Amino acid sequence: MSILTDDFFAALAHPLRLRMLMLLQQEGELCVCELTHTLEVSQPMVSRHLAQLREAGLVADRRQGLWIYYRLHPELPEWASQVLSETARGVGQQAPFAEDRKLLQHMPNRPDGRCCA
Amino acid sequence: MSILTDDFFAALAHPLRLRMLMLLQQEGELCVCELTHTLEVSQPMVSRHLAQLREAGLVADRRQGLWIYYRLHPELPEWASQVLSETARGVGQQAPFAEDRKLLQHMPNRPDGRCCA
DNA sequence: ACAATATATACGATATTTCGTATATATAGA
DNA sequence: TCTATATATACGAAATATCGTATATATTGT
Repeated sequence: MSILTDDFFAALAHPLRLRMLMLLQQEGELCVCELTHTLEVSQPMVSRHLAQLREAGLVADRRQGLWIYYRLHPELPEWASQVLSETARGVGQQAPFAEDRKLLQHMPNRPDGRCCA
Repeated sequence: MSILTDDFFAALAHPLRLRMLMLLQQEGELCVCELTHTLEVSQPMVSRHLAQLREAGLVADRRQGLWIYYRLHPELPEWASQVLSETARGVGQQAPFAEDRKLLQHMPNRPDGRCCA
């Protein structure tokens, strides 16, 4: 799949989008409500930034009932996947990324049968 | 060395800065006049973007006579180095990065004893 | 001290990005 | 068909980034 280098890095340049990408990299598919809960910002804000990631080709989405699930685009060029996984490896244990994962895992009433502890 | 993740990716988000970083990654140390020649933009534009890279901690500089040489910061965290080298590996043969290296290598009167073919 | 060269910074003007809020769309269930 | 829920988009305001140009600084050689 084709992806523009400039668009790729422009997409990573916003703190919230980077947090989203790290979550998707580490947790796999997530729906908008899970991201909204985890990132603690408004739903339109999450949707708008997801739209930017989608337009840049970084994520793919799929509807299931009322929910729309986002994931890293399965046909990302290998270098781009590597950049994301290297970044997750390097900063995943730091703030705010580690806290984000914790918040997600404690989210009550997650859809798709996922449940908090 | 400490580097802020957000600042790191903000620095990569401008096409000209990404080209500079790819050149430094692949060619090592370069002075401002080499970058100005290679990127075909004004000298103040090169200096301003280099200043941003310096302030974000991505590059280090050293003066030698009239020239100031820039290089990737030697104490970049490993994940950040990996991101840059992965990117160079992935897109280095594409436009505009490959063309940039060609232009640099054909620059006449390069300082520091470096010479074009 | 002066001139020449290389580089850095300052200042407005312009362009781009981001955001809050309101509203639109899509789906499922009664 | 009506309602509720989840998500997406539109619009204008505010914040931020970028750029062209002028100018400042630092170094070297005369």
